[in-house]
Amino acid sequence: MLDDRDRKLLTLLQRDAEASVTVLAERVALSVSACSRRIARLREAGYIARQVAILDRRAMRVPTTVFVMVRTTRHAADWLDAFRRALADIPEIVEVHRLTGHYDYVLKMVLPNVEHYDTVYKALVGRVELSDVSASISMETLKDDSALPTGFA
Amino acid sequence: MLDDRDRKLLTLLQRDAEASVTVLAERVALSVSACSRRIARLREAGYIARQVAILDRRAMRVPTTVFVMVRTTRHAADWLDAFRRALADIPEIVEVHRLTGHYDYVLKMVLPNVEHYDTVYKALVGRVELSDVSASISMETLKDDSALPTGFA
DNA sequence: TGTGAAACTATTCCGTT
DNA sequence: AACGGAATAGTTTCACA
Repeated sequence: MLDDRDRKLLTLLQRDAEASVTVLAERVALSVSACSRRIARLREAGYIARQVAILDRRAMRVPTTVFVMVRTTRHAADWLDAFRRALADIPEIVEVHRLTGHYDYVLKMVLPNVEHYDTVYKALVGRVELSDVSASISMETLKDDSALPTGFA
Repeated sequence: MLDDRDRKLLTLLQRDAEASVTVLAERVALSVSACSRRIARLREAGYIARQVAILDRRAMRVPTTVFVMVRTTRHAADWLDAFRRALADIPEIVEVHRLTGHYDYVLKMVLPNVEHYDTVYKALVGRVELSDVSASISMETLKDDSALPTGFA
């Protein structure tokens, strides 16, 4: 489906989507028109979902990351609805997954400081019943890629 | 530092950085040139770090997410160097944080399927000594925002 | 800040391999 | 079926009011 040039283009675009088609064309040894067509095709075929601006965490004054592991006793539909609505309403919660294993969910939070965790915690437990909430503060980010591996497509 | 228009612009750009300045200008009730200048300023001042393409997980054939909690007995500099190098070399590992609490690190992996976890696990433990590795598979993604809250800047 | 012209960038068309 | 070159269309930036 994808050849090496496509994969390389995707790798480049995942790093920097502002690069001009002229520069991208050079990097994959292709003419500007052919490169433009390939990018359009990758978008059309659904490989490229969208293009977004990545903001600076420090500049936005939300340098702190906290991971929260959560268990719940209630698994009924109404509980889940309330949970989903709470997640949608709290912008500090940027990522949530339902997991296998001891805990039911992981939440990733992006906060101005560690103290602010309490605010989000209260907002959350005020809306849904939770048991066994365990927060871990990120002391250091060793890797944070928005780029997916391109080797499998 | 930032006014409502800046924050709205950042919110829009975090969702879709391809929107033309003309469209963005309309959404914040500003002329095209003024809007263009504001965006340039936000970039200049370091609020906007970069612009990237977000690829589709299904299309890229890496639909599976696994979170791995890790403990280690070795905390010396040489171990950490080896760990860092391993993380840099394994593209399936997209995010790693050093944590407070029982576990030392969380790793987020992006994989073609659950079975592939074993490959990455072996690649990792083959390079660094780890104790107490606990993998949790994401059964469902309830939220996955690349957007940061804009309310704190 | 807004308007309009100039500069630049990207896309489409078309002939070719 | 895909490429490269040239024309077209669109977008951003600049000078100036």
